[in-house]
Amino acid sequence: METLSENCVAVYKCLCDLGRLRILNLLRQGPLCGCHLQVALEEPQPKVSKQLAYMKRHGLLVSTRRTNWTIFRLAEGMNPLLEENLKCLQDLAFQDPVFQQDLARLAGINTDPADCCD
Amino acid sequence: METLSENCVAVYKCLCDLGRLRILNLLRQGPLCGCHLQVALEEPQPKVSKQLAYMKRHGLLVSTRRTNWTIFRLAEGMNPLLEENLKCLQDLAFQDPVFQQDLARLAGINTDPADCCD
DNA sequence: GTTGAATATTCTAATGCAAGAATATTCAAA
DNA sequence: TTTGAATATTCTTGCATTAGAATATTCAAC
Repeated sequence: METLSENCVAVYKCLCDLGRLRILNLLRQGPLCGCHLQVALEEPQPKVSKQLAYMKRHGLLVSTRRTNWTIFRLAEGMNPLLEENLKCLQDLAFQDPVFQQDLARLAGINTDPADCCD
Repeated sequence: METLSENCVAVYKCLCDLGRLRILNLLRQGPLCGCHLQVALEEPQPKVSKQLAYMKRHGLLVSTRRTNWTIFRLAEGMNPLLEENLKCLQDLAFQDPVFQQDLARLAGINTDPADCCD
């Protein structure tokens, strides 16, 4: 079993990488499949996949498999610490072009998981 | 110059280690010299010194030299992200015995920097 | 069955810390 | 000028993580 402070450290380990922050920023909007994330981030597929796996391993994300696609979402009942930092991330997204561009690219594609992925 | 998101990543890098969290928890109480930190944490001196240097290097702490002693304090005008997480740390300190014990040991020593260090 | 899209994993090399032991530096006081 | 306390640095070793390239897996559709 993991202590509370160990859990917080795990959250911070996930947050201390720009690539992972960019993913969390997109998932704040709602669940997304891997290929949409990859397109919005303009990053190579193995890189995104490994960042997602890292955050799943640390309990920040969960995923569900829909035949060929994997839908990622923020874990339910998050550590309050994570919730607070996702709010901070929202503020950050308003001020940093990297996050804005990710959101803009995401808005440009059809991200309804119901008809993933054309 | 450092972008805003890089600055946030630097903050998270500092927060993702339990030893550094314990130091920040103590410095929330006010400035402290290295030897008091070392006593309150019950950790070897080089370890504490390196953790302090790490956080100085990332802009979270500043230090002033008073002859033989170095007084560490939280940096002024902190990143709002850091301020928010120090609040979270306060909540965490109520719930995790590690932080409580640090505070208890700190309370047991005279920490007035004016008569450092007897 | 074969193809192709989506995703995951493996391998390698490089990096960044981390701990611990030892040593260096600084400076007041004896 | 030597001593000792406080602090910083260096060195080594090991671990965790990262990127990139390549490959493997899964599964629907043809």
